[in-house]
Amino acid sequence: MMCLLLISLAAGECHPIAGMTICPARSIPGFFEGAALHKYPAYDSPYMDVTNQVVAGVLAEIGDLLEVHGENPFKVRAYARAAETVRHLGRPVAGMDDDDFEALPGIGKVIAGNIAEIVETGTCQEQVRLREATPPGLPALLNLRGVGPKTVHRFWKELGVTGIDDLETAARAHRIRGLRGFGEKKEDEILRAVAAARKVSTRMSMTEAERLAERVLLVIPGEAWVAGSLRRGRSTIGDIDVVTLAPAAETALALEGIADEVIDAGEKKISVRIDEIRIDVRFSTSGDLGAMLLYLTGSKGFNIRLREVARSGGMRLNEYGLTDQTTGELRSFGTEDEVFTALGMVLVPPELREDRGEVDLALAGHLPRVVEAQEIRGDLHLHSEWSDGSMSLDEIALVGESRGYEYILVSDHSASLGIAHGLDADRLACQHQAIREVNRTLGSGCTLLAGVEVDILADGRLALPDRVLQDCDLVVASVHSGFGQAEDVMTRRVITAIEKEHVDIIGHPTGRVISRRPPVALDMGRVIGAAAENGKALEINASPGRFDLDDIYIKQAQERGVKLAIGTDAHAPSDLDHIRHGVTLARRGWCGAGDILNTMSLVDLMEWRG
DNA sequence: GCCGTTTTCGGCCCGACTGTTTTCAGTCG
Repeated sequence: MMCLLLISLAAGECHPIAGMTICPARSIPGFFEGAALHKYPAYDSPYMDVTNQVVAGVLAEIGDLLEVHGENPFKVRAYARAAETVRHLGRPVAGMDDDDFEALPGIGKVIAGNIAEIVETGTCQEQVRLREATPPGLPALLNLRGVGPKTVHRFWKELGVTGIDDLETAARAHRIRGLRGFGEKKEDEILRAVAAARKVSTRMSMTEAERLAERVLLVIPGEAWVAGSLRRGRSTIGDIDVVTLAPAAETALALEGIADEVIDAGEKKISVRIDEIRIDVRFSTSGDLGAMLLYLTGSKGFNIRLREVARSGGMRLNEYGLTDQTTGELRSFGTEDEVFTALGMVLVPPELREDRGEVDLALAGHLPRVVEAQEIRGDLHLHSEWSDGSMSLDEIALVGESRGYEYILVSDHSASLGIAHGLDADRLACQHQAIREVNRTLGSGCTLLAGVEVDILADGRLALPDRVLQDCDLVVASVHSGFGQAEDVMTRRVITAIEKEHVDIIGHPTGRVISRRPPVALDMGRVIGAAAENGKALEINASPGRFDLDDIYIKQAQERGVKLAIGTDAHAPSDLDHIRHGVTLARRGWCGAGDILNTMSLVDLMEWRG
């Protein structure tokens, strides 16, 4: 199979999708797990904890409602920013003093008051007032492509449109083109946007996005780099951004050949749609590449922060470079590193560019060093042919050696999970004997660790007895059944497992399977707290179908000193490649090498187990 | 609504592109 090596030479760093393989792309409707969920988490039970997610949801909704009322865009942005701040906060707002809210960036007296109210009651007067003043279907119109707040406001006030059905009716009756500034094309565009919105979400997994990106890179007649959320390593991707040095006209021609639709095409960029996914390609030159990559990679919030930094230094930052506001002189940069240096910052790795405090730390030169792929010494979750995997023990040891690993944890399922041919105590003992034999005779540089992925039963007990678990090199414990338990029951169940003496790692903690199964109801704050108290690790499951934990929780765990164990959950040799996704997730969670169990030497790892 | 070494009011990131326009508003990333 042919491989593309995407090296971000300009940034002097390896691209997160380096080494990805070429596969035929396919349409992936409805991938995003949130597609079926409400946009704003509802506070609908007096027994439910008011989580940061709920508070963030209320603030975000207020922002959207203000927007359709035509409010000051900066006020709208203030609510949106505050929502993001709360969403990514490392500690629960419910446990904070009201004064603490105001100390948070972008949160002043008014929003602090709102947060206090939401923590107390689940809502706030501002949300109630706005909801009463707004047709409930109106904010959803903001999600239609090509439709922004001004347009929604005009549809509502001038056409009486209160929701997506109304809008479609109005468009079909040609009432849209009657509005000043609207014409036939705009009306057609609205109908297409309505049709697109009615389909399931078109966010896709990181791996699907990589395949689509490869298709695009293959046809571009010149050097090209992936930027945007794919380069930042987000678990789900909404669109694909590419920067290229190839000639604009030839690139446009090549893209039109594989695109379903050309959204717009100009001298500086071309946007197309393939399999419902938007692809934006920006044309650049080698001398400008640094600022262009930086601009197209950053999240919106990160870019805004960076431009604020530039302004405070008397400069203006755009995708072409830095302009001195006094002299008007434009400085260009070939690499991202040079732009950061000119702004007085250290380079911020792409995975961190989310406006979560990294800009201030980079300005102070105190940005934490995040883990690198080459620091990983082994894989801590893998299945052999002894349960539901395809690999023999010999094969695992050889694959591990070929990857330069020092160790691999063989963690087959325990017997309670019948469908996975789980091992009972006797068969596990046989397997562990076979593992020791392989280690002794094969001569592989990669040591196999004799472990197990033991089921956490409905009441928190484990599916294998202590005497069996204590003989294991490492024990992963995971929930594989009873996913529908109430939050408190599930939380107690997982914490009970964490407190078991011989459990070392909690596997795929939230149990989500992207697009197929939502995360279990789990109070992750309590789980992280229990892991910290008991010195246990939480898994970063690197399987693309799981990506569990989410980066928010990885960062929370890291902040509380909990070790993270990256496991591919591999069932076949090629699955071991997924370790790079685990590293990306760890980096997005601000983990350094010291936070990751798999960076330890074998000796240190066994010492950690105790 | 937030913020401040330009500090209690005035500014808030910046540019590409489209459609409907005769010079720009709106949307998007």
